[in-house]
Amino acid sequence: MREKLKPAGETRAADVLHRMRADIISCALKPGAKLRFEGLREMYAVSFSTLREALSRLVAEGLVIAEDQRGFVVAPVSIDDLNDLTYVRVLVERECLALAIKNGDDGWEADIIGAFHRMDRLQTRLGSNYYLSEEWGKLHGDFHFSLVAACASPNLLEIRQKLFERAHRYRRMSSQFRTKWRAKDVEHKMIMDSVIARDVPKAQELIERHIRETTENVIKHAGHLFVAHEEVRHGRPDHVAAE
Amino acid sequence: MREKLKPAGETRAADVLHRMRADIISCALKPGAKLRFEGLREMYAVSFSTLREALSRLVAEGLVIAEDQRGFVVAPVSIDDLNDLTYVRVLVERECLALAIKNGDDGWEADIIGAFHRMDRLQTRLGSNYYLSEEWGKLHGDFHFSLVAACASPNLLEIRQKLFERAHRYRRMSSQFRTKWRAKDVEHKMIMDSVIARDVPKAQELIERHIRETTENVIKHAGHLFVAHEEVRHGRPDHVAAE
DNA sequence: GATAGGCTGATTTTCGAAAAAATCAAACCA
DNA sequence: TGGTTTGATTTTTTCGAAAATCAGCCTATC
Repeated sequence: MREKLKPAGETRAADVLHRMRADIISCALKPGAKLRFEGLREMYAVSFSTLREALSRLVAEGLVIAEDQRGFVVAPVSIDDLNDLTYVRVLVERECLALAIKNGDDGWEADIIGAFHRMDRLQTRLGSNYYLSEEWGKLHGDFHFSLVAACASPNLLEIRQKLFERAHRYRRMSSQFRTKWRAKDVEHKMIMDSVIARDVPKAQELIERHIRETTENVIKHAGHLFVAHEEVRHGRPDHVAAE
Repeated sequence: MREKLKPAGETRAADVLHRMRADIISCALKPGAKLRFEGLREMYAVSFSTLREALSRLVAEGLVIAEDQRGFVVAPVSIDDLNDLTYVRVLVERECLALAIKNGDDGWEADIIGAFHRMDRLQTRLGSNYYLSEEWGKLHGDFHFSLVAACASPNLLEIRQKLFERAHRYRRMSSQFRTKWRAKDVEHKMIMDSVIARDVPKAQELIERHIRETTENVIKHAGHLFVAHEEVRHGRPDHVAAE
């Protein structure tokens, strides 16, 4: 009957790390925003040192930037960063996919089909606004992960995961501005089919196009949002804006 | 005339991070070793929280492993890890090289020649034991970095750097056991020449062989060292071993 | 004799106060 | 006026004591 806020022997710092990462990825903490300790301390209900520990890890993950003696800032977004991210992601995802297709067994295939199904059902249930849902974002991530789960290289998988998470911020930004969406569900289905058919070149081609098209969409629809993030980084207090 | 222990406004935690990373890479902190706070606190002369912050970043870099509620451990080494590392490094280094050769300008070429020269001269001066030198390790790292410095992708370069550092632990381990070394200086010269000749396929081929041969050497000469790192991780106190 | 439960000492984790550093603004001089 | 210094205020960084947790050991009980 004992309450269990923390799932398993998880450290408080690790818990804050998870929550904070989620908040950055979902843009609840906006790109370029200054992270003041006093505010964060309330927000996450932990002490300075614990916060600092979580922030430090996020720095190493590239989601937060530390400016020596000047505190922390949410990693800003920019078209250059997005393009570079896309470039590296294409390289890494293609390789992961080739490896996974080579090594995957029946269980791996089954997991893919299951993950697709879960994502697809929620998509149907949510209707045309599915991409705004936090829950769908999670299932979408799970689906993409399932495709490469059989990739036998832990290092490559870890790199892939970090890149995927960073890209999520951009996906999210675009989804707020879009009017009509390309038939993404069809794309996902095609990718899945080619993977299960063990067609490496086709699967690679499709995943590459999938990533690149998302990027183009983001730049077209939300690119104007992050041309001048400098302003955000040195953002003035509210009362100044009100004058 | 004011003393400057810390180069620029560098935070104490960042300083400890650097020193600790160097100590792990150079194996002054042995793979698999338990990192007790009391000991580290003396060693680096900082407080718990500051230590914890540095350790947290190293966790995100993959050089340290955090076991929830049970402290930190230097990331162990293993043949599996080395093989995986090698695989990913080949992929990444090849790509970096292609990109650098495409984008590099005259200054880039000059830097490569300079870096090679520095490494080569120290090598000559140190004689057959050059590879044990900390200083040579640094220049060797600088040379390899100079080759890919013109790679226009910050993300790829950062990934490369982290992988390179992790690989250094293995290079170091092998160098303690080797009796005779392959003509590495010739290899480096050939790689440099092919890069400056802008011969992408040849440069990629050479760098791949360079990496793979190092790995084979490590496994052959030092592989027996890290078959059972479990033992180290749960190391018994000295007095037990003496019984 | 084996196992669960509880104690004890060692180790990790968290906390908020205190020190250090940066920022902002008013006062000052050229 | 323009630029620098000074001092008060805010914000970050560091510290070590206190709380929480773990590992080993002992005991009670079946």
